Amino acid sequence: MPEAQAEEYMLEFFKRNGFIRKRCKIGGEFFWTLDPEQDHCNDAPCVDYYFWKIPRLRDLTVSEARRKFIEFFKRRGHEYIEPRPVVARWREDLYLTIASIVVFQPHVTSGLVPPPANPLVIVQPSIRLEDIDNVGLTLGRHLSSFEMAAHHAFNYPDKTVYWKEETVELAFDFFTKELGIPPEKITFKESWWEGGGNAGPSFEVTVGGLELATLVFMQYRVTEKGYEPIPLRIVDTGYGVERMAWFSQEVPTAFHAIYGPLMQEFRKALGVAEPSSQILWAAARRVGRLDPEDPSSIERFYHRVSEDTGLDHKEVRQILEKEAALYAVLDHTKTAALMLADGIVPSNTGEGYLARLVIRRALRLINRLGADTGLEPLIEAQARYWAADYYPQMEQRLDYILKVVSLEEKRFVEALKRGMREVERRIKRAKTLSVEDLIQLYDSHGIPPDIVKDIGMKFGVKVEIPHNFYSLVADRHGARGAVARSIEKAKIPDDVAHWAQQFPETRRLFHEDPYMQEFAAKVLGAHGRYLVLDATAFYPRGGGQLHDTGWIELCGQRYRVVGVEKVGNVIVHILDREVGQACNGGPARGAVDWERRYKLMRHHTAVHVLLGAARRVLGDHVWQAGAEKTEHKARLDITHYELPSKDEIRKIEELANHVVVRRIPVEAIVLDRNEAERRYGFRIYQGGVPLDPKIRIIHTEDWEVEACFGTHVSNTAEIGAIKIVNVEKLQDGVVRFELVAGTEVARYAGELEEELQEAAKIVGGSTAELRRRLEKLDEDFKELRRRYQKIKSKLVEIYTKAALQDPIELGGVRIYAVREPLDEEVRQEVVKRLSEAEAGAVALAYTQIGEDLVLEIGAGSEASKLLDLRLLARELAKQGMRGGGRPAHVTLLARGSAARAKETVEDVLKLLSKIVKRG
RNA sequence: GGGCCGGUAGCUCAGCCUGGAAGAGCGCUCGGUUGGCAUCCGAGAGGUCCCGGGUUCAAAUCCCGGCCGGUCCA
Repeated sequence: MPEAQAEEYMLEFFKRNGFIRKRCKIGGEFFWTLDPEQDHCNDAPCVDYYFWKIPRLRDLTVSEARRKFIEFFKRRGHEYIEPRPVVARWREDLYLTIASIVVFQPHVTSGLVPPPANPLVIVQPSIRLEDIDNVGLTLGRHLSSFEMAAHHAFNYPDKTVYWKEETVELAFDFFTKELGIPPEKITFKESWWEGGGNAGPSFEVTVGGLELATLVFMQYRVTEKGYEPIPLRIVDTGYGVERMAWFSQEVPTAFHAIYGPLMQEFRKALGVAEPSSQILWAAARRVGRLDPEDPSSIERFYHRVSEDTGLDHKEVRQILEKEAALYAVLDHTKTAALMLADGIVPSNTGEGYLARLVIRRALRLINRLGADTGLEPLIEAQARYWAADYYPQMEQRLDYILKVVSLEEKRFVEALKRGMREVERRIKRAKTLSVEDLIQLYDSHGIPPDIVKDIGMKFGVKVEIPHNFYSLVADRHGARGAVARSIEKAKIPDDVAHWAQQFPETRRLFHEDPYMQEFAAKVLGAHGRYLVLDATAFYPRGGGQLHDTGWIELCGQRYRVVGVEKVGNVIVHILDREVGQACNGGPARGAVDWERRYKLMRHHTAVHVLLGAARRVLGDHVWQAGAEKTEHKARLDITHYELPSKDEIRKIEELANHVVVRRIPVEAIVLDRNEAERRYGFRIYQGGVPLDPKIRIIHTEDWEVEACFGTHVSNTAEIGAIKIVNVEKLQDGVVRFELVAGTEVARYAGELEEELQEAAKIVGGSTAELRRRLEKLDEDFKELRRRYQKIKSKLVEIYTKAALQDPIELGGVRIYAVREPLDEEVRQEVVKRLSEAEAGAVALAYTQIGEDLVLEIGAGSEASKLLDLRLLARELAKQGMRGGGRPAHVTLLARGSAARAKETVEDVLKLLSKIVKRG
């Protein structure tokens, strides 16, 4: 709590209602309470849980707790806002929605865009995976997905909505009047919150050991100098809906409270019988003090439960570990359903990996429980259960969810199989498995250590898993990676960008009339080759669309436009040469290279049309993952779990062309951001989220609606035609489409034609018979290869036979020398055959290669016992030859010795005889 | 975006560390054995050692670059 001044927490509300400020005797934090006897902060891990002993409204389900919260805050002047998806596609620095405030970052929190309502109430499904290891173990303190209920107020310098006093009072009223908690049981613990570059004081509201809400007052920016007050002060609260349900129901764990009837269903499927309520309640009481970071506290936890119940320590541990696994499966299957329902495609990178992580964890847990069930029925049960509550998308996307789950399950089984073989291989090689093996198996092959342990056991190899295993893995990975989603940056020097900022917003004639080819404007400034006008029809590079080219005339000079960039709202033209300052304030005339621009427009609209077609054929999970439009072709990357089939690609292309034929008008409209989101949803953010309060929407009737800066044709008919020219898997979960549109289709066809003709020319014949020619050539090639093999073996035979007729006796060893075979392979083969034919012989073959002579010498199995050919090579090296090999086979190169082949070979044989004698 | 692992016969892989004559099992073809068989025996076909460059007398093997796949992490 670095900067927290005590005054930050001194509220009139506390004074008025008789709260006392005290200090926790365990943790040392300050807190506010009505109970003069209370000496602890009332929060885990300082106390055991005891919230079920507190009088309160009973038996709230998650759904009822959510509704109560929303209704209460609506009554108290808040407007309800629909939740956003759990994939934070509007954030460049985050994959998942981890809290309700994320919904308003960065455009609202930065002050750029007004909030959709003020004050507002929202219940935002959120996912946090940092503590996924602890899910289950803590009986519900940790969840991978949860609903964050929140009321937010945004206080501008000229308009304060409400601040600390009202926030605390609202929380107090909600807990006492709505949840029926006696006022003296509520503790407001002083705390300090920091995140995303902001900070401020906060209160944690705890009851009976359980933290139910956090009330944050964002009022500082964190800088190097310290905390600076910010003009926009934000009330950022977070109430745990699941915790309220847990708190309210008479059940030992949050999972009982959250999943109700699903719990029994999962117990049956996973084969985990409900333990006695005695042990569960003992665990519930003791779990508040469990600190997952501290292994000894986990042991202490089991120990205490064992004491409380009189059961054996080992048995307690076994039961509770099984329970924890069951709870984690409940949790993970819901989280997976939620992620997939919001359109995440599992992958080995990005948010897709997070989905895979959750799914694989669930599969591993099922595996460890030894349960005989797939993941699909469990996830389907979750989807149906929650669809009826707050997540209709789970039912709507059920087909996709199940398809992906079964695919992921298959992939995981494959990975495990591969991993098993790797484990066996290592065991066979080393007879043991080291910690290093464990790390590599997990990091490179995805086999978790507990599975390695199981496999090891089968082979009688004991495996110790170090307690800090995952941190050992983390150590391997070093520095953290870069930002999640990349942003488009202008391709101009920093000083030019800086210079450009002084100008007012450039009037965008290309938006007012995308068909404008020539225009007149006023020169605002020039900086070397960089030119800023008051208005322009030149489109700047952006939104995946390339910039325009053309010319601009000023001061009687004509310049070529070679680049156009956007700096904020100012458009900078890059010219082919420097402009004199004298032209400032003068008139300018410009003309856009229309051929190029029109191609870009057609390609751009075609990409929108294609995306709509892909979504209709492949499913709702299809999002644009990137796009580029050039003059000659366009590229569209989409999220999808597999390479589309030929049939699917054909359907997409047909559908897209059907849209062309339907002559649908394409309209551009500018809307307030909140209005645009209300009307069309987050679908509009396919190409990223612009940081503007106003959004330009490209609306293609019933087909496609996207926020887009680009220039478009006014009717799909203008696209002319769409041809998909290539489809490939860019990475797991992302598929790239390449397409051409309009006149480029003809050019593309022409290129193909030419290629075919060229190919036909090479093989002889016309394009019509190209295929037959190729088939024939392939056959011919194979036939030739067969004949070569035949001739080769015949040659080998001849050389071998000839050599055998003509042995040289040398120091008790028979030597066969073969001269000048034509071919390297033949030479090798001959040596081999000769040395095999007579085990006691040595064979020598030599080939002339240009000026050089290559000698190959091999010894038969008996002969090789008598001599080491490497000694020969070493001796010959002294005489300027190069080469070496193994005892029974060497290759040598004698540079420039071709002319004296005979003498060289004799020299070698002489040396050989010496070595034989020595051997 | 990064780390790690991998790419050799139709399949699963060995060989790579330490350069030197391309291998095994399964599958396939043919022949034999058998009342029959996922039997047994024998023979055979099957290879761009991912691609490109470098080092070397010599590269599946070493080095560099690329492509593809897997996996872990952001």
